[in-house]
Amino acid sequence: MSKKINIKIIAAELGVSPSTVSKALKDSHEIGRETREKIQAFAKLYNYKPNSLALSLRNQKTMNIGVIIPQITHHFFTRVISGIESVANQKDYNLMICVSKDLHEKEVKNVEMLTNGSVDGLIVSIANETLEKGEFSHFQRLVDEDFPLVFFDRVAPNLKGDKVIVDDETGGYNAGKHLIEKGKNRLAIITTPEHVTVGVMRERGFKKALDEQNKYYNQNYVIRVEEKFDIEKQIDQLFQLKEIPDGIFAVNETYAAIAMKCTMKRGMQIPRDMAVIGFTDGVISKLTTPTMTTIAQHGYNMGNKTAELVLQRIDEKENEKLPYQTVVIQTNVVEREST
Amino acid sequence: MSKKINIKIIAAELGVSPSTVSKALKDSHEIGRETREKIQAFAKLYNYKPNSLALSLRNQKTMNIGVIIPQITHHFFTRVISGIESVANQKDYNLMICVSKDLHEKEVKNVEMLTNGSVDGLIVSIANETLEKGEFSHFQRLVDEDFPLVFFDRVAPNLKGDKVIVDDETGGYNAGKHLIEKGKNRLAIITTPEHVTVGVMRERGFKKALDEQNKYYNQNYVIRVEEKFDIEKQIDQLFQLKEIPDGIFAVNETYAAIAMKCTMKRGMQIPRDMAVIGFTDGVISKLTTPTMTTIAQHGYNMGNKTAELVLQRIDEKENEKLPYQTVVIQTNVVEREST
DNA sequence: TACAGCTACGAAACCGTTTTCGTGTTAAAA
DNA sequence: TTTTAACACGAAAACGGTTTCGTAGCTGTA
Repeated sequence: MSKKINIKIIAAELGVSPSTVSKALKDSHEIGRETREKIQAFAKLYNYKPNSLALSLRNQKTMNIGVIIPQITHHFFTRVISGIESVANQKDYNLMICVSKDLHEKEVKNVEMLTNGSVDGLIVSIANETLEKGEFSHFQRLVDEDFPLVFFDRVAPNLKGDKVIVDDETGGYNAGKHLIEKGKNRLAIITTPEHVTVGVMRERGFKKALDEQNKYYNQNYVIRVEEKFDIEKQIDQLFQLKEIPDGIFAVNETYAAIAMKCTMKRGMQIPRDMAVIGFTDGVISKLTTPTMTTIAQHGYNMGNKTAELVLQRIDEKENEKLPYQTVVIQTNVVEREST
Repeated sequence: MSKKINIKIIAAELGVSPSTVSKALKDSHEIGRETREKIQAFAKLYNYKPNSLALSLRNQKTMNIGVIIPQITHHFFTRVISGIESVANQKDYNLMICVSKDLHEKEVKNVEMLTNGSVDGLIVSIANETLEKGEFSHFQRLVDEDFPLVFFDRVAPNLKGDKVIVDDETGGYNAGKHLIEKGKNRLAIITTPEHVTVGVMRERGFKKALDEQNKYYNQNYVIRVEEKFDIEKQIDQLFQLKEIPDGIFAVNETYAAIAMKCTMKRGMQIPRDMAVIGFTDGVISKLTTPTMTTIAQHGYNMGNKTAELVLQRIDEKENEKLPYQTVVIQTNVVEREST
C-alpha cells in the first residue's frame, strides 16, 4: 500500500512548516493569502484528508459510537441499528458495531476493545449468556467511571445506567386482551427461558390479561423454547394436547410463524380454529399467509431514542450530571389476518 | 466522564518513567523484577488497558476492517457480515460497519471516513445509486494507492480490485431449469431495474435456461420492480394478464413471498397452479406456507471468503502483489414446497 | 529615532504508546 | 586497580495532527 499524504509531506513539499499547513487548511488568516491558497490547492490536488486517528488522539474525541448487539442476523436489532445510525449520522457520529453472539466472553472483549479510546459512547443490548450468569462487572466498571453508556432491550435490572426498553408487559397484556376480544378461550404462550427478561415481562403482561378476564392460565399452554433444540418440535407440543389451544401469543416473530405453520399442517384454519399473534418488528409478518397480527416493537424509534440518550451523555458536562433515565417505548397492536 | 488511567499516570504514581512502565507491562527483562511486578500489580489493580488509538497511530495498524453495505436490514447482508466477522475475529480484527443506504453521497463519505486511518482494509457492497451513476472515483482512488479493498455481491464491472460474487447467472439458469423440470411452461421473472447487476445476471441465466428448452421468453412475463412504488401492485400485473404464468422466478425473497401471496389471493394453488422459486439466503423462505423453494446464496460463505481476501491483501508485502482475484460463490437449489 | 503594533510564520508541546539509544551504577574479570 | 560487561532504567523520537506562544521583519506614529 502506497503511503498516504499527510501534513508533514505537504509542508516539506512546499517548504513551509507543518503548523503553517495545518492553519492554512483551516483558513486561518494568521497565514498570508498567497501561502494559504498555495497550500489549499496542493492539498486538494493530492486529495489530502486528515488522519482520523491522530485527530481523535489529539482532541480526545473519536466521533464514534460503539454498538454491541447479541446477533446481527435478527431483524429487530438491525432496525434498532438503523434508528441509532440515523440520529448519530445527523450529528456526524459514526458507528462501530460489534456482535457478542450472545456469548459473555465476546461481550467482555468487545466492551474492552471499544472503550479503550475507540468510541465516545457505548450502546449495548446484553448477551443472553451474560444475563444467565448475572456477571455485569465489565459494565459496572464503565458506570463507575461515568463512561457514556446506554442499554436497550436486553438490560440488567440491577445495573445503574440509562436504558431504553420496550413496554413488554403492556405489550403482552395487549396481546392477551386482543386474543380474548377475538373470542378465544384457551390461550397459549410461546416464550423464552426464564433468564431472558423480555420474555418474562411479556409473559407477565399476558398472564395479567388472562387473570383480569378470569381465564385459566394453563401451564400446559406455556412453551419455553430452548433454541438449541428443534424449535418446531417444541412448539408442536401444543398440538399434541388433548385440548388444543385456540389462541397463541408468541413472544417473537419466528415462533409465531412456526406456530402458524404447525396450525396449518394440522389442517386447522387461521384465525377460525386458531388465532396467532406475534411480538415483533420484522418483515415476516406481512409476508405470511395469512398475514400475521403483531405487537409492534418500533425498533427504529428505540434506536433513535437510544442514540439521543448516549449523545446527551457524551455532551454532558462533568458538573451537570443528570440522573439515569429509563425510557419506555410503547408497543401497539397491528391487526392483520391471523386473529 | 472520569479520566482513564494511562501509562503516564502510572509512571508518575510509581515514580518511574513512561518507558519503564511500557516495558514492564510487556514483561521485558530489561526492567528489574521488583519494579516490574510493582508496575504490573498497579496496572492490574486499576484495570489499565492501552489506548487503542495511540497504539494504532504508533503501529500504523488499526486491527479494524471497514465494511460498507447498502442496507443493514437486509438479511443477506447481515449473513455476509456474520461470515466476515467470524474470519476477522479469529485474526483479532474488529469490524467497523457503515451503511450507505444505497446513497452515493453517504457511500463516498463512509469511504473517506474509514480510509483516513480508521481501518486497515475495506469491504464494500456498492450502493445502488453509485451503480446507477457509474461514479466510482472514490473507489478508483483506493485502488490506485493499493489500499486493501474487496467488493462483494454488488460490484462494479469496470473497476479493478478483488471481488466475491455469487454465480448469479448459473443461479438464474438453475431456477429456470428447475421450473421447467417441474413441468411449467409459462415462466415469468420478477427482477430489478437494469442497473442492478445481480438482477441482470440472474435474468440472463434464466433466459438461457428458457432458450435451451425452446421456451418463449415473453416480455409480458418480465416485471422490473421499482421499489419506490407499491411492490405488490407491480407484481400483481402478472395476474392481470390474459394468460397467467404458471411459474415465477423472483430474484429475491421478498418478491417471491409477495408473488406467493398474490397467487393465493387469487385462490390459485401452489405449486399446482403456480410454482414459485426465490433467490435468497433469508429466513422467510422456511416460514411461508407453503415453504419456498430457493436458490441459496450462501451469504455466510461469501463473508468468509471476502474477509480472507481482504486479510490477504492487508498482510501482503509491497513487492509480492498478487493479481486481482474474482471469487465466484456457487448457488444451489433448495427444494421446498412451492415448486 | 524610538517604540508600538501588526503580519506571517515557526518552534514546541501535547494526545498515549513503543522503541531505540544512551548512561549511571555495580559486579566481575584482567 | 583498571577495564569491561551486565543490569536497570530514562530521554527522546516517532506516529499525524492542533494549538499556544514566540519572534523576525515591517509599517506607522510620536
